[in-house]
Amino acid sequence: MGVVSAASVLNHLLAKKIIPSKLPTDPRSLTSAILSLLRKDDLKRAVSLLFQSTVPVPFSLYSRLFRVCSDRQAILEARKVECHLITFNPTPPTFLLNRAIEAFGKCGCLADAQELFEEMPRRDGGSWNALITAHAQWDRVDKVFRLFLRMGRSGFAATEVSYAGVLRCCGMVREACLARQVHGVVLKCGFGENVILQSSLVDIYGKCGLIEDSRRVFDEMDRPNEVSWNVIVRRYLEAGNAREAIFVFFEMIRKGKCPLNFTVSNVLIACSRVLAAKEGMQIHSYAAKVCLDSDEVVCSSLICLYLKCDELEDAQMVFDQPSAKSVVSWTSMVSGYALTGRIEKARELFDEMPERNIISWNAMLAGYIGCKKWDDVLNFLHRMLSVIEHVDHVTLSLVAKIAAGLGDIVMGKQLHGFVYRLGYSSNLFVANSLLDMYGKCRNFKISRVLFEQMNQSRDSVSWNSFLASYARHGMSEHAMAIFGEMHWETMLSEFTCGTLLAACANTSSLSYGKQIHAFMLRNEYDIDVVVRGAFVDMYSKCRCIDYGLKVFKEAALRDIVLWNSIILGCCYNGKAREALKLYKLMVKDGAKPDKVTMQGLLLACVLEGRVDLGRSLFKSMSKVYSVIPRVEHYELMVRLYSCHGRIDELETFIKTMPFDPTAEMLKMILKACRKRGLLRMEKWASNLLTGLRMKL
DNA sequence: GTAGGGTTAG
Repeated sequence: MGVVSAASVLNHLLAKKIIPSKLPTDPRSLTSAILSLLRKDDLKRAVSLLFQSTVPVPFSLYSRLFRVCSDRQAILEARKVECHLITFNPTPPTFLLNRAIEAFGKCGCLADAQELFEEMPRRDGGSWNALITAHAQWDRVDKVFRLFLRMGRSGFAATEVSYAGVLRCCGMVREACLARQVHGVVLKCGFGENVILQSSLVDIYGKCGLIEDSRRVFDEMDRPNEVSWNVIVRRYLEAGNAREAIFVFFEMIRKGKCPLNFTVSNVLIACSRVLAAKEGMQIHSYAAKVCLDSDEVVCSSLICLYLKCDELEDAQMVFDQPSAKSVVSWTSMVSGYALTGRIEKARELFDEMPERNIISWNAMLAGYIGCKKWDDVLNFLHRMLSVIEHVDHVTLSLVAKIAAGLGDIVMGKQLHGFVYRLGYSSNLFVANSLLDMYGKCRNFKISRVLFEQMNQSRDSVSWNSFLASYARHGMSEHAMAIFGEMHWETMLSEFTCGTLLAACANTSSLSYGKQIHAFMLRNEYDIDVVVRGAFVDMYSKCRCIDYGLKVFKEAALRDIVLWNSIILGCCYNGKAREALKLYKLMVKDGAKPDKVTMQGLLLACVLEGRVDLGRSLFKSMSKVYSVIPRVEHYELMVRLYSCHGRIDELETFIKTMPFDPTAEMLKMILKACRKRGLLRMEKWASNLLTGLRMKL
């Protein structure tokens, strides 16, 4: 503290010395005094010195002052400089007034910029450009388009600068048709080689969803610069083509271009999307080489990558760097732990956070929701709402997810009212969440109304969720009908197909299912592990297990759900022996069985009469795979023993069960005992069953 | 010395 105060006193004295009590009277010493203050980064003093002085200064100094005002977004100083300029120069040169317009624009004071422009005695092309740029910087789209037309009518030819402003606005409105027209005009004006305009075009096509056109413009560029590379990487990432984003990034490095921190960040996000840990690590070491590995933005993306790829130590290592500690990276850590199920660790970090914002709170809440620990979810939500000041659209959709998860339509309706009151009802993200919530709560009446209300704004997410709400509740005909309307308005995604396949499975519509399969193959859809699982499920439920097995065997990647689908599918289609064979393959593949797998396997044992295998599988459940046996598993064991006449073992098994036998078990036991004339046990089971029925 | 890109966490 002592050092700091001494330094500030010293600075004070030094500053005093530079500004004499009497203002300099000759322009030369005034200029040098102002320049020396500017060098000391003291814009405020420099401007007040100028403002108090009645001596005119060289035009170059005004220009420099305006520029510093622009950089600092110092509107008060900018106004003072303009005031001095017009007071002591009866006819200020146009280029200086243009600088003033620029400064006002940079400060966001568009009214000042506009006023000065309208009052200028003479304007040149630069004046028009300055005003267009000012409005473009603040995304005043229609203002820019109007000014551009007015400029032409006033007899000034648009320059590259004017087009830069116009193109930025084209990117804002995302109108593909407009973008193509402006592209044509830019080429016609002979500005086709301008790297800034070219980068803008790459950007606009990407923003309009025309990634191929974007790539074409990029490929036609003679000398793309760092910004151009950044744009193309970013657009590929946004178009959902993370692989191409990574590929283009490596191309950039190969060509010896040094990426911006944002480009490194973008490519790391691309890596985390496709879990490309290896490429991510290569990029990490490259970032270290060019000293970008301590950059705040890069660090946050690195943490996100490592956590998504389950490389906890690496994530922690990046986070431990002092330069990486920011709200964003804290939130990345919390979110990474929360979304990978390490919820306690996430909460620990969350509680340690030096500051939190709405995103941090949302990340933690999303983590609890992901674990489906509804008590914890509600507790946390309660605390969250009592601490934070404002919720945002993400919070609202998370709450919709909670209501959907709990099946709590009352909570859902309350939320809906809340959304209206907060003015979020036109937010598509929130509306889609509400639609999903009503669908999951089986309130088709409201979800239909909501869907109709959204007819101006709905997107493929809305359609998919509307479709899924019917498919999920076994209303497959409804789902099919929606599918019929859907393709007029939106693209069919892999997700749509997956949902439809589930509907086909539930209605045993083999021919529809096959059509979807053919449609996806014809159009080269990416058949990922989820869609593959839907195919296996559909074929097995449509009694066409051979197709199911074929689809399964073609899989490059098999997750536990896919294994479960095929094992259960085989059991239901009289191929229990095949199911047990698949189990061996599964163990070899290194997949870890879960409770559903075990259900399938025990069922296969029942069907195949493999009592010994069933017994050892049951024992291995908790010992080897740490899957705690549930009622379903106990029931299957009872079924295994009773169906295959192992009555002695059955008796011991029932005695060791941690709970009383269920009605289902007792019925099976009764059946087995009657078949074999085992009176004592039959009576025991029958008494217990009567007791159970009495309770009901 | 005007003009392009980007805000990383849910």
